[in-house]
Amino acid sequence: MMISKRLSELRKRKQWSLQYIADQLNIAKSTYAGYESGYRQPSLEAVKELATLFGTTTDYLLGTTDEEQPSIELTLPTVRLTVDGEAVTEDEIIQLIAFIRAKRDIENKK
Amino acid sequence: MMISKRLSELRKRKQWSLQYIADQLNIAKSTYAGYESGYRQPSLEAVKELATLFGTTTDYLLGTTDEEQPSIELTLPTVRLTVDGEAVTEDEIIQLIAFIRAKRDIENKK
DNA sequence: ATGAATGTACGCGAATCGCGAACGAATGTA
DNA sequence: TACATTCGTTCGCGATTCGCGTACATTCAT
Repeated sequence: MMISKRLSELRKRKQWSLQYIADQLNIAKSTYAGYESGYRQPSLEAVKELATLFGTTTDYLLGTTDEEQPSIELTLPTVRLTVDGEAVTEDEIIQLIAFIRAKRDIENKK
Repeated sequence: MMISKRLSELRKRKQWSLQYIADQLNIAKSTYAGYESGYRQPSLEAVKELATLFGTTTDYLLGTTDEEQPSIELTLPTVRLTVDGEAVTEDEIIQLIAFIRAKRDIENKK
C-alpha cells in the first residue's frame, strides 16, 4: 500500500503525532492510524486534505509519481510553460534547453 | 462531486464509451457509470488508473488543481525544473525568464 | 425491422469505513 | 519513586457503500 508508506514517511519527517493529523482532518486518531498501517484506505476527500496538509500532491501520496514536489522535465511535448502568464513557445523551449546544456558544458570543462 | 464531473468531461471529449473504460480498468460498466453519476466513489487504485488512462493527474481528477496538464508559471519558488534529469538552478531560471522577456520585447517592437 | 451498443438505475451481498475503547510503551511531572 | 499524560497499535461493532449483475429505454447500424 503505497499511500500508507508515504504518509508514514511524511509524518515522521515533520515529527507530527497521529493525534495532530487526526485533529486537522477532524477524524479519529485510530482512523488515521489505519491509513498508515494500511488497515484502512482514506476517502478521496481525505487524500486531498492530506496532500494539502503535507504540502505535496495526491499523485505523490498515491504513488503515481515519486516526485514529492511537482518537478517537471523541460522537454518538448511534455509541458506547457508560461512566463508572465503567457505560454512559452516550442521554439523558445528548445532554446532554453540548449542554453542550459551549453551553460553546463562550460561549467564542466572548468 | 468533482471527480464525477471531471470523468464525464474527459470521457465525452475522447468519445469513449462507458464499456470501453470499464474494460480498461477491469470493472463492470455499471461500476464506472456510478463514478460519473456520483453514485459511487472509485477506489484509490481506480483513481490512479483513470488518471493514467485519461493522460492527466489525480490532482486534476480530484479537483485539487484545475490544470489538466501540469502547466507551470516559470517563476522562482514555484517549481523544480529539470533538464536531462538534472535540476535547473535558481540563477538559471532567472536567466531563462530574462531571456524570454527580452525576446518578446524585441518581437513587440518590430 | 431487428439486433447490438449505449447510458441509466436499482437491489443485493460483501467489503470496509470511521469510531470508541483498550492496551503497553514511552515520556513528562510532582 | 509514584503518577499522569501522551503516543502508537489493535480490535469489535455498527453503518456505510462498494462492485456486480440485471433490467430497461434509447440510439445506432445492418
